Amino acid sequence: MANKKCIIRLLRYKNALHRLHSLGFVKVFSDNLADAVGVTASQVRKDFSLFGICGNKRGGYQIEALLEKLNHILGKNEQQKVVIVGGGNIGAALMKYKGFEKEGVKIAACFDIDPAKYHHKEGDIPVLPLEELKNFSRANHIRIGIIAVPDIAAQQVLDLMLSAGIKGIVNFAPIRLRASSDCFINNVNLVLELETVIYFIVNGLEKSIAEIHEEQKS
Amino acid sequence: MANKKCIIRLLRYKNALHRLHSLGFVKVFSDNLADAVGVTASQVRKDFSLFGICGNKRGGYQIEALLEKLNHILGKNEQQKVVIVGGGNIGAALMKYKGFEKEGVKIAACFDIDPAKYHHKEGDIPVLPLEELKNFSRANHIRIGIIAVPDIAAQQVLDLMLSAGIKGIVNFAPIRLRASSDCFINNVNLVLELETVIYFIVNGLEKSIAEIHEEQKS
DNA sequence: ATAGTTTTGTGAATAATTTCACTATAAAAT
DNA sequence: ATTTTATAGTGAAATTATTCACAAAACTAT
Repeated sequence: MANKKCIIRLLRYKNALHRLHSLGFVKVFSDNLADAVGVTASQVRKDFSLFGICGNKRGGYQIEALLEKLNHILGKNEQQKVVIVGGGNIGAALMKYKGFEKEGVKIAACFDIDPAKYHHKEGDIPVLPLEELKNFSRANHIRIGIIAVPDIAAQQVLDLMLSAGIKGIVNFAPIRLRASSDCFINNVNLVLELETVIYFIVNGLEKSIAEIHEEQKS
Repeated sequence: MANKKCIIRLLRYKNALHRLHSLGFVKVFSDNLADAVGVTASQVRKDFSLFGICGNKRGGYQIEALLEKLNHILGKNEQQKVVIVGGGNIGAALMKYKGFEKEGVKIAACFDIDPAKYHHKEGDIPVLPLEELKNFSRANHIRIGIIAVPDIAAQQVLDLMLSAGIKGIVNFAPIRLRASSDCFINNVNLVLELETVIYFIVNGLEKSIAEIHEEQKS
């Protein structure tokens, strides 16, 4: 029913609604939203109908009410705490990135095996020894983790995360991870994202598929 | 015919073949490859047949020949030069990331508006004033660019890139970009990738869709 | 040689996703 | 009040993507 693609669209609707709301709009029609996100109006309505979201015939959707519903569906009413494993390039960039906090995602800590990276200063995201991942995650009810280690270490880190009760993973290591227990792994491969573009440019197909939103994609 | 999802799979096959090759394997069967990438064997064969790649009945595929063909299709026989606009968190992390070079992608330069970031040292990726983007791209035949600026600036940067002859874009800004001319835009939204995982965890659906490879994000 | 086995290549079948097209309804206009 | 108009909601149709299943080919063993 609700597959990943559909959820990504809901998240995009949510983001577009945020912008519209902050611009002072009060209501929105399916085709405004469609245009903001780059899909068709019937796609928007289908998605909403799938989740029992309804608006007013001829009146569109009330933005505030719609945002409220989407936030509820998407689990955005409570702040989500996340850990990162790997304090290298990607991990460090994610820690500094402001985009997460804006969306109610709190990066609670980062873990690394390199003592040179350890760091614990008030107001900053702490970088802790990897051995502490399990206790920390248990103590703080962390359910979501980001893997930002080299591919060679990724599988081990995943196993450690799973044993720490983490069930949702964003994996930046360019390797297929094998999971025994039930979990949700979202692989993000930065090089692949670039290589995809290279393919379409080298093969001169930029007209055929003008714009693609990942994932749609993925 | 060849959509983004299919290309992403080809890229994954290529990566898996690299690994197999470096482990000393000479030939591979569709189901080995399928397993390495997390798809079905018939998907592998279908993908190959779409590109006229054929193996030997009963003998599988010769890894070297297959890699050669895939690299050709994927435009990996020539090194691709890429520019980044935005030397902030994400831009800086991408510059330091080793994964691109490994895959024959050369980050030729980064551009920013902040003079404090300018930097030109032998052996390092230079960070140049944004005004130079156009000349640089023209002079170096750059066709691919990465947008790593805040969302508010992204549309302007895109327009500048297009005017500089760049047609393939990886966009990290969390905003829908509008393109007049024909180009290929691949949107990568890091927050969205995390929020997707949050949805599945909060809604306890990790069993239903155990693992998804992004396109399958996107 | 011949028979048996394995694996590719692919048309057909199935499944998933998106779009169409039309009904019902609420708002606006008369 | 009545008519007009615009838009949501939604089954049906179309499209797209994946899997099935089997014939053809090639290797192995006898």
